[in-house]
Amino acid sequence: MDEIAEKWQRKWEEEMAFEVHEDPRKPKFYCLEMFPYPSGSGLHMGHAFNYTIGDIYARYKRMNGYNVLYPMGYDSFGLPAENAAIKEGVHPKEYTEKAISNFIRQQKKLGLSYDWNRIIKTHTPEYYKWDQWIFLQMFKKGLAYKKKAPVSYCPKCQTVLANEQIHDGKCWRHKDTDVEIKYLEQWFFKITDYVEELYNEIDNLKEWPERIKAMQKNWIGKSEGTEIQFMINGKPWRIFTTRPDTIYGVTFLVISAHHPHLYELVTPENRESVDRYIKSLKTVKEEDIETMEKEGVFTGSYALHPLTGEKIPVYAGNFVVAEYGSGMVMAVPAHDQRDFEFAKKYSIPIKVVIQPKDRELKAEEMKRAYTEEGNLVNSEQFTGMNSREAIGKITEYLSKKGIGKKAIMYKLRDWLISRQRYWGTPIPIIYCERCGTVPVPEEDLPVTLPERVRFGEGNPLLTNEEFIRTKCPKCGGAARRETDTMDTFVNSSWYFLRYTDPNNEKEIFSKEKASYWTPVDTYIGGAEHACMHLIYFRFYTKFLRDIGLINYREPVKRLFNQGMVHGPDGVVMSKSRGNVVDPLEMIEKYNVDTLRIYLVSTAGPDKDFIWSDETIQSSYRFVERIKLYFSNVKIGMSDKKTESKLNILIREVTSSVEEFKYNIAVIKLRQFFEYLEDKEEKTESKDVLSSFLKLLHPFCPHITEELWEKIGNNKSGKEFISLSEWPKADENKINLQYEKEEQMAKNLAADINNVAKLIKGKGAKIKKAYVYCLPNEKQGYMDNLEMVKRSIEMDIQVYAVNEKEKYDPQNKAQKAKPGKPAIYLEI
RNA sequence: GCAGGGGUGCCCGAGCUUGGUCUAAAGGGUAGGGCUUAGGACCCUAUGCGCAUAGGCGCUUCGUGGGUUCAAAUCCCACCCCCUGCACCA
Repeated sequence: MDEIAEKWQRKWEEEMAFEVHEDPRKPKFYCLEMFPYPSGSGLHMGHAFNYTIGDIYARYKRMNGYNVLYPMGYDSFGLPAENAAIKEGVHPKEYTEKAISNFIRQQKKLGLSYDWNRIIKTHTPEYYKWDQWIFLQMFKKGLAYKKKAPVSYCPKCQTVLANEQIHDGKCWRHKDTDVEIKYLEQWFFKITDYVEELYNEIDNLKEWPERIKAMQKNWIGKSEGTEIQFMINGKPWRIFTTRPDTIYGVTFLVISAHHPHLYELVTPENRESVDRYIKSLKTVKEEDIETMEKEGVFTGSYALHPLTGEKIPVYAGNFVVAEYGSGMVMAVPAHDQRDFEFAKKYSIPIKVVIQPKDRELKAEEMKRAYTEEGNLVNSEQFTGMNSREAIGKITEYLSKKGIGKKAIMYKLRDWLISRQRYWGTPIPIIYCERCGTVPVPEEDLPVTLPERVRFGEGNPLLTNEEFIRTKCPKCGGAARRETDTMDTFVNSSWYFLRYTDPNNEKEIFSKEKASYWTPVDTYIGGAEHACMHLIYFRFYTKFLRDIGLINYREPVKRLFNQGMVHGPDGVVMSKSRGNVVDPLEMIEKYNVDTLRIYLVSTAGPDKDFIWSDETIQSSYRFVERIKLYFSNVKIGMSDKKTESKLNILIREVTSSVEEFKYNIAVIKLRQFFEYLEDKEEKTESKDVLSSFLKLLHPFCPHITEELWEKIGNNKSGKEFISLSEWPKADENKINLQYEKEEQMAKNLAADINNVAKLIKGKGAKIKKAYVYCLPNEKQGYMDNLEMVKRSIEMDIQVYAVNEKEKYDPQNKAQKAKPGKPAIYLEI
């Protein structure tokens, strides 16, 4: 057992060392890690890495005079708890609470400096009450709404999913399970009301990783183009295109085979073939999308070309996405590869309307679509115009005629939050036969999740009649409660605000407290949340701003993505692969400080790294050597050189930590420590030793606390190094001459070794080295003589060239040059 | 296909913003030596190639090929490869 760690973890807790309160006199700093889902299997190395990175930063900022809010909580609603209930018969609540206490116990062992008084657990009514409250605010504004829509359903989860939770047509939790499309009435949040701001603001997130920003932009998927009306059977149908310049090349239209209004276009004589085609789609769907051929079927209807009035066949096709744009496209086979393939397959005419500058396209000779720019041909009055220019001109022309307009299209769709599962926040809605859909009045919140339910097939909430049966808040008549619960991403969309006032029973949080602490200054977590949590999080922030609770636009100033921890075999750690290293075991085997410093030693914390059993031992030895050193060192005076080196170190460690270059900081700390260790004189000033410990403290909080006390800094027992002031570099104490001399001494040692090698090659044995340097350099060499001696492993005598009494049998002294002393090795 | 990030010595991994002091930090591994009864730990040296009986010299390295410059791992251009995310988005 590690007594030192236990001792200090206990003391920090007893003295409530990391408890914080609003203090207008101090600058605040909000350091946040993505809170975990408390899984039953406990903390893994990825967690340990994540929290170590954050804790180092929190401790560093605290020592720099910031009032640091550094909280922890648990995203404790979610499917795994419910699945465990089905499998093992444990109630999700019991399962979750056990997992949370296990998490807390393990996190405390890591020496994390959280303010444990601010814990939040999203499965408690005290917390989810406010999820429901936000829902009601959204409902009031029309941002929470119910609609019947084609939604994706995972048969394994037995619930519908948000778009963000579907990857490659599979469930995010079940990579082997295709999602099914069902038409259901579901609750949505109207995130699309904020789509423009969500997109545009990405560029203002200066301290977010490019990768995340790119992923979000990609996900939101803005594209600018033109909306054009086509008349079909006397009714207008809209299509969206980014290439209105190719409009004269349209030879057919394609409507998505999944389009809800497809059958309005299907003529009776084509009905059977369309039906057959739609049915066949399901079997195709299981195959790989990449290899899927462009296919379709004629609907029987014709559209009129809006400019030429030509008759254009309308097809239903598998390559048009129903949910994007209007679910229908104009097809220009000559200038779009997909349309080209489709046209070839069904022998639809290809009409070239854009000619490249350097050659001439002939429709019948084309092997693939020409998608670059060029000059328009066969395009009435636009013929001859450059295609880029034509995009604007044709759009203008269409909008003058009232059959088209500029349009911006986004891929982002409304957030489907309904889940047909138990372990989540109940949606505060009541259905009354007479009054319809009625929101639960705010004063009746929370709608508590009943504990007595049966798990098995379907939504467990349906098994508790007491919960379902209720009175209509409007008319008092019999009514039923909504039994869907909310997506757990709802809970994590605003938790950073609740930490500022976690126990408030009257309101979601105090505006004053929230405005003191938020927004979050640094948010640390993995990149897997780029398109889910981090978008919802931003959306909520904007909504809460709009209802006047906060006054900023973005929740997080600086986002930091940590790398992935790979097992010793080089593959990402995973239980199924069996290459996990358990952080708790490592703490037992070595100690916490070793684990912490090791985790940030190998590479920058934003990089993936491979766990190495050898390297952690080197960290262990480092920690042990520090303890040993401090048990021998005497307190007294330090020399100027040491002070110079210390101040350089302060400068370097400070900037490295600030920039999250922890690995560099560790290297510098090690180099300085090795210098201390190698010194003959084992006496240092308390100031030097204290400063060194402070710089090391964020990495190794326990031993530094212990040694800090040992050298007499914590007499009252409450003056923790954790709460001490970060050292400031005193530029006046830095003298680079020392570094220069050290370098010269190193060069000298290398020279002597080189000469010795040549002589030894001849078989000679060297008795002693004589060195003749310029008089002004002698002191520098003398000061570093021990180091030189050690690396050349022979006795050495240094003379200044002008010394009369020197031993110089071969008259080498005359060869001495500045920075390059003469050498005589005696055989 | 689109977007973002990368390619550095045996491995891992800094450096590239602000070109030179870079054959290129730190760690690991390997080899040789010291210490030791032995092992471990610890300490020293070496670790691109070649030559050299006095600290020297030459050649070759930072994905590939060009360019800018007195000077490039670092700046510019083109290309190749790898990773990640999205993807039939019109």
